[in-house]
Amino acid sequence: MLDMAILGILHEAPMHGYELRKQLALKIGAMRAAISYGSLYPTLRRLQASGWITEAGESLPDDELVPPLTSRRGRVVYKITAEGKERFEELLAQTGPESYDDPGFGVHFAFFARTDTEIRLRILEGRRRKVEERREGLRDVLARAAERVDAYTLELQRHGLDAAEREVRWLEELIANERSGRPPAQRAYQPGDPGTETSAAQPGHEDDPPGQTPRRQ
Amino acid sequence: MLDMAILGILHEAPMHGYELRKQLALKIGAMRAAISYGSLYPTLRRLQASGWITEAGESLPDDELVPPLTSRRGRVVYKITAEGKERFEELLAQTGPESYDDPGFGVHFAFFARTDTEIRLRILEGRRRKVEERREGLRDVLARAAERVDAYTLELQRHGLDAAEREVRWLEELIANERSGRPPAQRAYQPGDPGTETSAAQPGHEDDPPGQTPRRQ
DNA sequence: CACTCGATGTATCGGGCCGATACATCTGTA
DNA sequence: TACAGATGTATCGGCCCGATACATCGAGTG
Repeated sequence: MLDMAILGILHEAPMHGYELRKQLALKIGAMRAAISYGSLYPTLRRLQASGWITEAGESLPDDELVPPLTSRRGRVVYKITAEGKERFEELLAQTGPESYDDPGFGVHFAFFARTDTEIRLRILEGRRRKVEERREGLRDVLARAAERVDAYTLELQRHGLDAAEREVRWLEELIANERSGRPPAQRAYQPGDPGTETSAAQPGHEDDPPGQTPRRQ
Repeated sequence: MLDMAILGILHEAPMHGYELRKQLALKIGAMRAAISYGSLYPTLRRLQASGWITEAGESLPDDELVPPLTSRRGRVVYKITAEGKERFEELLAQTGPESYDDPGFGVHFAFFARTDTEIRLRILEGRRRKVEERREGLRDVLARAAERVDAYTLELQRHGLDAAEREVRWLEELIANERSGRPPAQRAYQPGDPGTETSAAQPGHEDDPPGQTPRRQ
């Protein structure tokens, strides 16, 4: 799942690990907690070994022509490869059960702007089905369990049920929107990204957050 | 975290793995998905090695006096030990950051009926603080990011923000209830468990779900 | 000017937990 | 009788996390 998220972020611009993690937090931080370095760096290594990303060796500040005086190790900038882009497309189109659970759905949803409408619908419906099942389970338990469990456990289940019902309604709305042709939400819509084309690879566009220092090349 | 959940369940009655998993799902299934056997059995092993639980070797059906004809391996019933009960009390009283994140909070909350009011309040407030931080983060991003991210990412963040706000309100309510002396929710309250005593070790009481076959002893 | 502090930055290690898988038993039911 | 589905125990590879270590850099502060 991390693979998809990282490839998706690097698809928009080359980046080093630290910055990558921050962008990741912005993108999928609404669903799952920020990913840890203990996951990030091994995953980068794996992606590199698979040939999906490469090190784009950062050009050190110009005055550093005398290379490693104090074992200088600068930032490592990663860059997606052509195979990586293919792999990302493949992951985007994937609609298994792992696309419906919490972390998987969050990542998929975060990249919905690059996903085909058809796939979007399939994922939204799969997620809905999953949350509905959870909701039904909680309803059963609550209906049957009032005399068996303590009030706190009951309250926890009630809260869980509420969250599930709410998410189903949210998904219904999204699905309806999707079917009616106007993909995202109507409130606060933003022009400038007119559509669903999946291969927009202009490198280094305006997405650079302020305070960063992207190098030339 | 699993340790606490398992000890808590076994505190109420001895049980074998399969059944344990089902009870676990009932107890904490509202927060986290059902725990897998790939976690359960190794954890049971670990708990046993630590001396917190023991195998209570199931008394096979009476007619089975000829033991292992076909390499018969019956169900393994686990039972909490005195040290295990101590350990459980210790875990109940623990209020670190790990009690505030999603899985940890869920487990703690599920056993609030066995937790001191003081600890309950500390955990609820810690959780609130954590969710508030998350909420603030999402608000900042949403306020600043409308021009930077696509509509889907925006929608995901809006949904996350909504969930966070809702949980904070829920926690406020619980905290207010807690402070005002009447611990759990007022709706659907159930007598029969009158209070907050932390050492109620009557083994095998009425908590046995129907359809199960608890053995004598 | 020296010092410190917090942000930036890369990386490893042990361990918890999961999904997939395997295999055996028991209980209906066609 | 045979088959399906629930019950039941168990392992294995692998993802991911928290803790930890270490190094650099800019901004204050005394």
